[in-house]
Amino acid sequence: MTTEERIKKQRELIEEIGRYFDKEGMQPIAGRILGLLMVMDKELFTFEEITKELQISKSSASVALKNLEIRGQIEYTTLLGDRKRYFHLKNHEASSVIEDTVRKMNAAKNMFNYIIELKADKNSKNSIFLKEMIRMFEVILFNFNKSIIDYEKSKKD
Amino acid sequence: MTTEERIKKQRELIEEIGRYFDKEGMQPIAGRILGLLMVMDKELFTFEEITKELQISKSSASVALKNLEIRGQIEYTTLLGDRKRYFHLKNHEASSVIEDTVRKMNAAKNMFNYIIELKADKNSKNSIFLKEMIRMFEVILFNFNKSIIDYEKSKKD
DNA sequence: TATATGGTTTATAAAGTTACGAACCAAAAA
DNA sequence: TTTTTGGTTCGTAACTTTATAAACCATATA
Repeated sequence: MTTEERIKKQRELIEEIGRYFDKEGMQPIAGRILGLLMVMDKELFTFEEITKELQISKSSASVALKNLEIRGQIEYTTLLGDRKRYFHLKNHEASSVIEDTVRKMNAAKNMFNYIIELKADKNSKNSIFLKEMIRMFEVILFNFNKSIIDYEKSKKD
Repeated sequence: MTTEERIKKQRELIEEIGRYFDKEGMQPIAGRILGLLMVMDKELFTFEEITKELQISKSSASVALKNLEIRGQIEYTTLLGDRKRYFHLKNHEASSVIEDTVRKMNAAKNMFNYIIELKADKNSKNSIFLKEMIRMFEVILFNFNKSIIDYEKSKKD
């Protein structure tokens, strides 16, 4: 694969990643920015470079960048004597992915428990189904804790 | 708690569940229908009952029910000599929740691998970060498989 | 002090989504 | 055959989201 082919594929991948995050509930431009910051060889982009590369307005870039920052997906570095911000992907701890999933799963579990609590018949079809789901969640949550430990352990190798 | 209090709380919970699924990308009415089918003591609802309970039009109900069916969240039962459909929560296997997550995670993993494949520098900051994420996914996927096995095992008790 | 740089905020246009009523349709009942 | 039941589809209004241009602002530079 020539360098040109590679770079062409990278640009195509930006669009694909954009659509991917779009489906995950992100706004289209934010998804594409994230794609840009992920796939290109260059990994630091200024505000102006982002607007040029993606052909978007300053305001769209400004709004999307703020959203991505709030979500904790990107951050920026500044250089002494340089007013520009250099945006890049946020290198968050991989284990925070698990922690997020755990939080969500606990929220669902609590909701399901409350539904059962309010049921007249604790052995109705839904009650039994929800209890099953809760039990499944508990198995997953237990193994998630193990996942974090396993991951931290494997990190040291 | 009196029965009236309980039922009042159930109705409040329907709205809360509606907002919950709304945030998960579902349309408001679909979320509320799902809430209705989850929390009430009655667990089988006809089309007409749904429109009455939630005070929505027939067309809204029709569209939302079709979407929920396609997503595999609900299904209906029919009775011999009765044209009505009795909608209820779909009692899918709890382990299918994991299988879905596994599918998603594998898609993300493949995307990350492809990004690295297209990088000029396989040891760039992003490459290293993405490799870390991939490794984390692999640990999670391994433990997910264990979760399914553990769950199936505990089911027999 | 005036001007350029690096953005943010505001107002609005364009597009997309949601929900509704009304018209419609197929099957069953009268 | 006509009417009722149990929905679906269509056209549209209301609302929400997205993206823009233009105005604005703070800091740095001339």
